Amino acid sequence: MKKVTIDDVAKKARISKSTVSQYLNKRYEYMSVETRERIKETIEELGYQPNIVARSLTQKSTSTIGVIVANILHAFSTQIIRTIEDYCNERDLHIIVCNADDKPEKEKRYIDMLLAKQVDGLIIFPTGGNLDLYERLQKQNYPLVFVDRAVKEIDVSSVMLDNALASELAVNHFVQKGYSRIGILTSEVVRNVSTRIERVAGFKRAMLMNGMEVNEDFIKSVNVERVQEAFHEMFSLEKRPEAIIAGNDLTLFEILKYVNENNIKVPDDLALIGIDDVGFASIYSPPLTTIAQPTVEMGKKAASLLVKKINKDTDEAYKSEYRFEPKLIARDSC
Amino acid sequence: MKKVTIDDVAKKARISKSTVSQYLNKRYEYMSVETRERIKETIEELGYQPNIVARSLTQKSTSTIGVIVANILHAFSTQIIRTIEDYCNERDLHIIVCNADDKPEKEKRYIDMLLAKQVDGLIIFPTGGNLDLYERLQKQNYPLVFVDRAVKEIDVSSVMLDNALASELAVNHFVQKGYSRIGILTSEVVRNVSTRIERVAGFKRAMLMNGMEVNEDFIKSVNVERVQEAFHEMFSLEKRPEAIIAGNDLTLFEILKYVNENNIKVPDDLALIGIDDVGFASIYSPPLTTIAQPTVEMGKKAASLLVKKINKDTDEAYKSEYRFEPKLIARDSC
DNA sequence: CTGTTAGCGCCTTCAG
DNA sequence: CTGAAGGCGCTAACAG
Repeated sequence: MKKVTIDDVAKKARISKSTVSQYLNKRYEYMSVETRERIKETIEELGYQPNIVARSLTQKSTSTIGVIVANILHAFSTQIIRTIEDYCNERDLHIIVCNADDKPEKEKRYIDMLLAKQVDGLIIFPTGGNLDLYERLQKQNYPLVFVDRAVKEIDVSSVMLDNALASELAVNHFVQKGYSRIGILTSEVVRNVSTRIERVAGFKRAMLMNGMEVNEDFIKSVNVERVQEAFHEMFSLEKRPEAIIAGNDLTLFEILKYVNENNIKVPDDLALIGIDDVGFASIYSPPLTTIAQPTVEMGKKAASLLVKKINKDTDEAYKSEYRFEPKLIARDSC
Repeated sequence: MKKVTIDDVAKKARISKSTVSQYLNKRYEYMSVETRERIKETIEELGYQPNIVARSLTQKSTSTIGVIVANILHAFSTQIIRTIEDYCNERDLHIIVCNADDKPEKEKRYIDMLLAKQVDGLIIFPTGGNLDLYERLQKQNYPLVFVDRAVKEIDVSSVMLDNALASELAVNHFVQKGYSRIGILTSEVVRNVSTRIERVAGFKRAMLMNGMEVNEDFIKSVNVERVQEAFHEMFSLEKRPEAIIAGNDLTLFEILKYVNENNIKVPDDLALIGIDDVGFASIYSPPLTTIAQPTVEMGKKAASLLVKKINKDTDEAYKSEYRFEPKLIARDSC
């Protein structure tokens, strides 16, 4: 089985390649109705499929965009990816998804690879570890959009949650329920990245606004592997927290593991709110109160922004930050 | 910012393109140490990055493979994808993942798209709805591997679970625990696909082998959206099942929703075993007994098989079925 | 060891 | 309306 090319079609239909090419690109004005029909038939007969690689080479556009997530294990990442995909699907754009695994080196490799593959643009959940690279892309005016986190000092359009508000919602909800010894546990991430910082800052501010005392022992940021350990320390204090905000789904998961193994009752011994709405929140016992990010809107915004940049749509006044509002879903864990 | 090409490098280093090309492909024997150094330097100076698209065109190989999963929502799919990715990463192969959403039309679109993109091979979790297409690929000797399910009448190497054994493990475990009214609930899938059929058949056989009676009312295959409904029917019978096998994670999830909303106690009112090991199984209360698929081995097998086919490795005697053994992880839901 | 010459498959002027 | 010619960026012989 040999690949059939545009040449084969042209020969069989006894016309020139260019006419077939016109046909492929739907520029029907440039041919008679008969030849159009003839081309159509022979294409079907031969089972011809245009070679996108060749087309990309001449057109200098691959109709595909790259998406690099910092960590695919977050439910948030997969939710965003799905909406990006839907958006692109409708526009005949393809996407290539890569997972940096929170490792800047891996992120760098993927960026290089995707650029070499000539993707038309990049949506990145930045690890924050490749400042120089981000900057170079930005300077070259390469179509680029950040999601989830912004990177200080680099002015790339970023689609983000209003992280401070997320913490605030949680704190307010706790306070309303009568809790006062409140803590927050988040993932440690690479430097220069905003999410964790904003959530912690928002937490502190909200505490103060509610006239509560901020206990630094109740604030920890550690790697996922060390969450249980950190929680253990916090929960072993004489005056231990009554309520905890889990900064993301993986952290929440680790806390739940600990809670289960140690027979801690939720919410009686410990009230819990998780940022990110996870699938099992509603079937857990007790059902978990969470703070959901509007992933559909955020994904759509990221994709549409990128597409506009690719098309050099100058109508849009690109902001550097697009903030979205979190929503508290009250269930029974607090 | 103009793209710098191999030509620019050649000119600046005052040598010919081909030498640079040799360098890029690490065929260092074909040049002096000095030119090698010179090339290296000018590449760095210019920030040159080879254009993979152009390379692919000449080499007729893109070093990328396509992966089409029937439904990305299954934990099984994502687990397999991750291991495939790891395998490919080590070999400088790229992957493009697509989600057919259980829709044959979508699957067809993706197959066409990936072929047009000239991917070197395809790993498919077949929906079962594109017999003609599968067959054409197979006839053309196009590198192709199926995962999770086989398609009757089409002889493509398939990497699968020993589905009958999975059901058998579950039934035996139930029987051992003293349950006798056992049911199974699975997803309905498109025709021609093996998984569900094998699981149900294995279920029946295991029941008989254990001297139990097979009650057809306790066997249902429905769409995810109708799982709760189907479960409701089953559970409303006068003689209702005491124990249920959830044929996959999504089905399990739906059952759990129903169970929660209706205050059914697990395992007292209903014993439960789920096929597929889901993340929350261990933290659910009670912790869920599951049957895990060896996703790491399966993913690796699928990827390595495909790579061998791509490389026309004739040493391998390709089987049409590669079966893997499920493992029961006993927890407390039965 | 290095340069020359042809393409890969397609698209895009530009004549006819 | 259709065809011929050139080129996208790279690799692969084949000379030298």
